[in-house]
Amino acid sequence: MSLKIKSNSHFDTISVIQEALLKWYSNNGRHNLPWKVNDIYKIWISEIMLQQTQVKSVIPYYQKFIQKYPTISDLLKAKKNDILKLWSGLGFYRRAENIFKTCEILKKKHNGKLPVNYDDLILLPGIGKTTASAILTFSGNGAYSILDANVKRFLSRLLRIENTTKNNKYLWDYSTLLLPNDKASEFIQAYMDIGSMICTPKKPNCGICPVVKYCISHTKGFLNSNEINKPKIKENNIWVMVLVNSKNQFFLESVNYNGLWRGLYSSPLFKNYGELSDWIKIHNIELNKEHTIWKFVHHLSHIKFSFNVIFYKVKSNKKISLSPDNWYNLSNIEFGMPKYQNKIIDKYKSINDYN
DNA sequence: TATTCGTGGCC
DNA sequence: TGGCCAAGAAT
Repeated sequence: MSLKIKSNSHFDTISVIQEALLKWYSNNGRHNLPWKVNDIYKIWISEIMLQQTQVKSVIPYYQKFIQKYPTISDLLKAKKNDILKLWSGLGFYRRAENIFKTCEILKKKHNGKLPVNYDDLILLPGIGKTTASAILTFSGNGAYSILDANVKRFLSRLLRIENTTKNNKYLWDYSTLLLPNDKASEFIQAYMDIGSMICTPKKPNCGICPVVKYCISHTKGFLNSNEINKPKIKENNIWVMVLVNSKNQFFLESVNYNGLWRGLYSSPLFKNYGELSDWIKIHNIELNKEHTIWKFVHHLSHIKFSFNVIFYKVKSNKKISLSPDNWYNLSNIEFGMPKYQNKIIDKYKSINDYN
């Protein structure tokens, strides 16, 4: 591999950068994050939660999770819905499913414990290269480098190459090359901290960067290469039939929307009004003056949903044919709900003086 | 390899 | 204030 860092001696430069990052981290890094503990189980949970999710958003979810499941053996007894409930609101719910799947695998193949070697760990669902490396390195089980969004941005600027997927292999090799064998745990944390605190996406704070001397972008100018490969945001309509009975119970069912919000529960969803119309006919529901409509917009990273919500109070004397098993009191729900459902419930409460 | 997974912080 | 982006992985 050819090193692009400017120096007469590449290997001297590597050790200088290593020391500069470690010293900066020692003085300025994030040392007090709640998952900075010597417990591979807690590190695992934190690393899954932190995938594509900001530290600030993760902290309360992490704390609630660890409070309910302090050890891996506690978690092994959990049901999938228990985990999804703790996850609801955090997003990317496949991660919660993967934690449950991992528990099943650990019970069958690993004596109820997380493996502490790379080859076994990366086979577990939801654990890729960066997550496996972080779990092992932070828990003191080896020295493996990472390439998360922070490191990608930091290294691509340092080397002045485009921050694109086609450079992933080069950046992975470089990330590994720069990793010191001793203090690897501190170093990968320094990697991420400098990315999130100094080498930020917009207006990087080069004035206090410990390796600004070696940064080719700082000398030759930054590449503006982040415009490529941005998936377009689709716009979709979605219809929701919100049914509430006389006991203030909500009719909820498992979400089935092309895999979106899988495993969570919500009021029945429909792709268009026709599907909703068919559904209410089948269940002998007639819309009349008892219903109200509410529209709101709910953004995902790749879809802009325009929600069309019908609130409908079900009277007990009607011939409506709805399964008696799907009515739930909001106070003791044992599964997770998508964020839009919470918005809908909040709206219902504000309309109906619900308590 | 390009998409598909949620939600909220941040400016 | 609307748009960018986040401790990525699976397919």
